[in-house]
Amino acid sequence: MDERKTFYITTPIYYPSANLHIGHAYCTVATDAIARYKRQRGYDVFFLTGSDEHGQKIERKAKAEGVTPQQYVDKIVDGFKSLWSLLDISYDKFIRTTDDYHVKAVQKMFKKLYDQGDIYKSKYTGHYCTPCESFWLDRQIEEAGGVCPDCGGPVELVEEESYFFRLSKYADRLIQYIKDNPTFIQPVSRTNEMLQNFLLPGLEDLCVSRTSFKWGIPVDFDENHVVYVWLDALSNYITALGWGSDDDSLYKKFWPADVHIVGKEIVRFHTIIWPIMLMALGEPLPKQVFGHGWLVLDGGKMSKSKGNVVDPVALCERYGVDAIRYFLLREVPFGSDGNFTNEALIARINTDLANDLGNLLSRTVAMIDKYFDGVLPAPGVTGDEDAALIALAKDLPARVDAQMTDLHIPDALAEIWKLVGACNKYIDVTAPWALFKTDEGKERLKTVLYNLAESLRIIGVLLIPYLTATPNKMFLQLGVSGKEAAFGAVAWGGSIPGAKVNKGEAIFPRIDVEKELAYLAERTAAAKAAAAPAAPAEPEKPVEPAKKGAHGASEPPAEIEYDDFAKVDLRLAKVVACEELPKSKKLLKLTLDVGGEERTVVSGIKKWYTPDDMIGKTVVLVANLKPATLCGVESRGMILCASDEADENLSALTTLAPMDSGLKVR
RNA sequence: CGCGGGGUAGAGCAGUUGGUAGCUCGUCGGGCUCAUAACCCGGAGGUCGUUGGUUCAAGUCCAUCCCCCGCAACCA
Repeated sequence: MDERKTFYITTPIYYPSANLHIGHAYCTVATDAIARYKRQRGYDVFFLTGSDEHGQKIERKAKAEGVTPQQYVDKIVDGFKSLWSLLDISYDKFIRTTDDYHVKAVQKMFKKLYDQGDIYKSKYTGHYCTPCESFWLDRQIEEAGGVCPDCGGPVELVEEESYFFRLSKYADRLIQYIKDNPTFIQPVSRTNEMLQNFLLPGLEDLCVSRTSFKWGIPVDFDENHVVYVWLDALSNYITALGWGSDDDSLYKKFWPADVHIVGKEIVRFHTIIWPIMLMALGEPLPKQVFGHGWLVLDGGKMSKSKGNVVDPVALCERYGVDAIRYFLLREVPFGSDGNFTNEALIARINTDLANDLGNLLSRTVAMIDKYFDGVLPAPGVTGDEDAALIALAKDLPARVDAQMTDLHIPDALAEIWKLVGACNKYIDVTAPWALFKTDEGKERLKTVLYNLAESLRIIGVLLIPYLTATPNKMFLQLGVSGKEAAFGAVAWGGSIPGAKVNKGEAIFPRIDVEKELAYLAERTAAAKAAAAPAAPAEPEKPVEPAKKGAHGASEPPAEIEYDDFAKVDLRLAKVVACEELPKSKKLLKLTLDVGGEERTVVSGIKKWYTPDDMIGKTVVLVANLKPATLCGVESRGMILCASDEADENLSALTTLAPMDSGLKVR
């Protein structure tokens, strides 16, 4: 029986509606580094990742491509696995929510919760939006002013049968748990957010089944229903260990999880719904949920619609896996967002990896080669400069550990790089090239080079969890064998004099910044050009309403007949009154005079105009637009505005000469 | 007054319990020549978003206001 301490760590299970981007890679690489770190320090680690494969979106996408949902997800999940393979992700298990054992366990869980009364069937009168194929809660419709919150269209009352999970029943216990375990939610700043936003205002019971689509785990005692996302997805963390199956030995061994690594956007589900599910099941709660930040691009969120998604495969191909792993692990601060820019990436590679580490290895090996025919000398005469360097190297494992205990990965790397920097400085102050010139200097030189090689060996050992290929490349050049490369030999003095060094290629070649940026700019432009005609190749049903296309003209719309245009009743209107809507961040309420008729129009222009800007102006009104209620105010029509793509500049349209209100625009 | 995060050198960020404002990159100057034009040292550059308050002492505590960013939403 293995007596080692266990460590169970997970990533989220990713949704295979599209290929993964650099943000997913970030999360998974970080989790991998922690898993590898714990393994190196002797823990019995179980590292889980996977895919969340059910749901309406998948069902639709598959239909659009003319394949079964299973075929659709199989293909994308293959892509997940090959990306993790490329990035050297050392997961112990990959769970798919379509896996047989998971399906069975979820059904069992659902039944158990139902039997004990924590899941109940209820009928409620729901609002259904046909174009969006979505149900909405009363509250959501109310907030939206009686229309579909998504598309703004009309909704119809439909009686929908659904199962609900009694979140409310456990809320007080969860609040107490969070208060009793201040490190449960990481970073701690999110604790307050969860309490303030969700727990303290009160939880609503959660809808956990659907009848509106089929691609899901069937509720086995009620065939019309499939299990809706939360129970299905979150439970993966225990079903992967065999919970609810015949063999739950892994579950017994590894649960509760030491940490769930998740993105900040899903902290809520992992710190509220998941713990309550476990409470209801009578199982222990995970020890910690860590919400990491995002990689943001030029300050904006990465998104497909912006066309700024960064592809991790392309990056690895160009810069190497370790360079990308290093960047991801080093650049994003603990728990907060980090910027992804080409400049930052190249800067990290050049300064940290090429200049500092790579060059240090290169010059060290070159000197051993040149001054001692490639044979690592035994230490000779010691000097004043040695103590500080050796002390730093001896302390390093503990300092790294202190950071990793708190999951401060960038800081752990920074600690390691302190030794890298100290070595470079050590070379400067000891000046080996000068020592080589005298016989007594040569005795001192032996120590200097030994200390450098030994520091590099320790650096290599400590880097093993983070960079997967680099440490071995370093060991090869340093002539370090397997035994000395193990964590057990991390203590000072492990390098064996007499080892033969192997002068080799630069482990991280320096990148020509200007050339590279020029290349990247060119490639981006090419990709954009290629993306436009290629877009229809992916026949994707526009699930998202037209709002994305509201500004700018990425694609010229199709030609229309004059009759089509004539359907739009455009009128000049004079703004007679204008006020802010107190509840709104974006909206202004305009009172318009349209040829004597008074109209109220709500317009999202608060960002650009104050009420005073608008009063007295003549604007162009779409007079026969179907009325809609915004923020509780009925808006009858919309005013025309021009804006740039980024919505930085916006102008309402008006006439060149003063004209009477009510006139037709044509 | 919806919730939360943030405003510190040109850029990106640290600043623990209040006690001389730091780090990385960039920039300028110097050193070195083992090394991947890499490495080492030094300089310049900040009234720490605003305005008040508490204190012997405030980037740090309190209050007010102004911006930015997420979430949520309402961009007709």
